[in-house]
Amino acid sequence: MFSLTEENYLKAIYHLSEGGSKAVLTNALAEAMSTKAASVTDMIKKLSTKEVITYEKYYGVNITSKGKSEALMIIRKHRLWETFLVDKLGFSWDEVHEVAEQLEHINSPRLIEKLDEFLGYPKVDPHGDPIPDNKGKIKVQPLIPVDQLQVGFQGKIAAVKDSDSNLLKYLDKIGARPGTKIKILGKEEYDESMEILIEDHRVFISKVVSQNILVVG
Amino acid sequence: MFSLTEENYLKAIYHLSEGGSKAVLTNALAEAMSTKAASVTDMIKKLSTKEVITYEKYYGVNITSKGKSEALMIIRKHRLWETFLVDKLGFSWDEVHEVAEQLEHINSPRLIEKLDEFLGYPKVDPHGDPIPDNKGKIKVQPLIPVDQLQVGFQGKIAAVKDSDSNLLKYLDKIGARPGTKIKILGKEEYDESMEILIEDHRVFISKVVSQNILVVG
DNA sequence: TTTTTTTTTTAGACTAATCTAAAAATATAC
DNA sequence: GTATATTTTTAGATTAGTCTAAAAAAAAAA
Repeated sequence: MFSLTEENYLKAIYHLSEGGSKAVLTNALAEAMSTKAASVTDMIKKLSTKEVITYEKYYGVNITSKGKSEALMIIRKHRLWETFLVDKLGFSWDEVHEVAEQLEHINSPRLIEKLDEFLGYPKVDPHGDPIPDNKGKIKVQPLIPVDQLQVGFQGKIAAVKDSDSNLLKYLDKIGARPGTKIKILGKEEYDESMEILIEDHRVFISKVVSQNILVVG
Repeated sequence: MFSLTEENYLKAIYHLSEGGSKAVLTNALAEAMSTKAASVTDMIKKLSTKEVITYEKYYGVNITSKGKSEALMIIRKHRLWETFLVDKLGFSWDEVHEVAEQLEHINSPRLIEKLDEFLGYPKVDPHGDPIPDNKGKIKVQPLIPVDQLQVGFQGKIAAVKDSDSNLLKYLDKIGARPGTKIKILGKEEYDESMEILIEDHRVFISKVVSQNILVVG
């Protein structure tokens, strides 16, 4: 149905149109795909004939509902495989992304259903990101980054941003995993660093780090 | 290192050169790859510059030791994934081939080591085929097809040929799985069908079926 | 041994995905 | 509101893998 490349474009378009209600621009997509604008133009023409996006020249692309459910199925596969790698094979969460990027393109609906069952129908992946169900339904919780919390806040870590492997290594070291308790002890005006309690462990984190830890809003 | 297509050619060349010590001919490879001889000629030129095969015009190809270990790694992955699908996800053995054909191309040495460990370092896959170890070593047992056995023979099924999904379904139905006991009760001269005992169950099998069940020689 | 058949290779063309360079459209600045 | 800068698209080329049709080599038959 869709080539590996088409699937990757679709996923990128989906992620870029998350949140923002605007059309995705050619250059933004080129950046996300580490390719050139000319290549993007070619591909979005192809994808729009397949009706997963709508495309107006010079104005960017919008994902259709067909495209959205296609993208969500790829994301479902990605997150189920990440869960498998961590929960069953003992990978650490900073190692799983690249492998899941490959595994998400395996085409077998039966495999994914069986895998989901084997994992006990997990709701979130190891980074706290929600796993779409087999109908493509995803539970979007409004999440707040820790840097926006008030001193005194108490709650649980819901998710962490999984963009950077080194960040994940660090978060793992200080114990900042989804599900662990967190309390804001103090905030330094000067550099916006924070003192927080993770489970029962006091740590100081910089602003960048605090922006990448998320709690339920 | 190797493209998906290159890996599939390499695997086919490996299998075609198993047993026979002769060079693999262009047409045989074209047949195995469901492609045309002209395409094969192009690809074997490419593979020989990569030094996984040697190629002499009009005389066919021979796999090099580099090519052999490359092929064995793909086979290792294929058979470990098949074992995973059957043992962990509850697939039946006639359903796993196509999915494993995809999974065998996932490139992550760490994943395969972890998977091997998770499965308890299995020696054979669900069809009884040996799984190469992480050094590419494979235990080749001389196997004899049941149609060549004498009446009165007793032993265990070591493997079954996994080429055809319908055959596998049938073998599963009569209980002919690797590890089960087998005894030859009789042989019909006319059509070479056989009466055999599987575990403690009497069944009649045709010649074709008897050629696809293997015991240790 | 010469002829015929079969197999294999070459030549040239096609598709998917990419690129560079140039042209066209849109956005920004003065 | 015209000029400049930026973004996007088009044009044409490239690589991997495939194809058909024709040429060349090897094998089989007469």
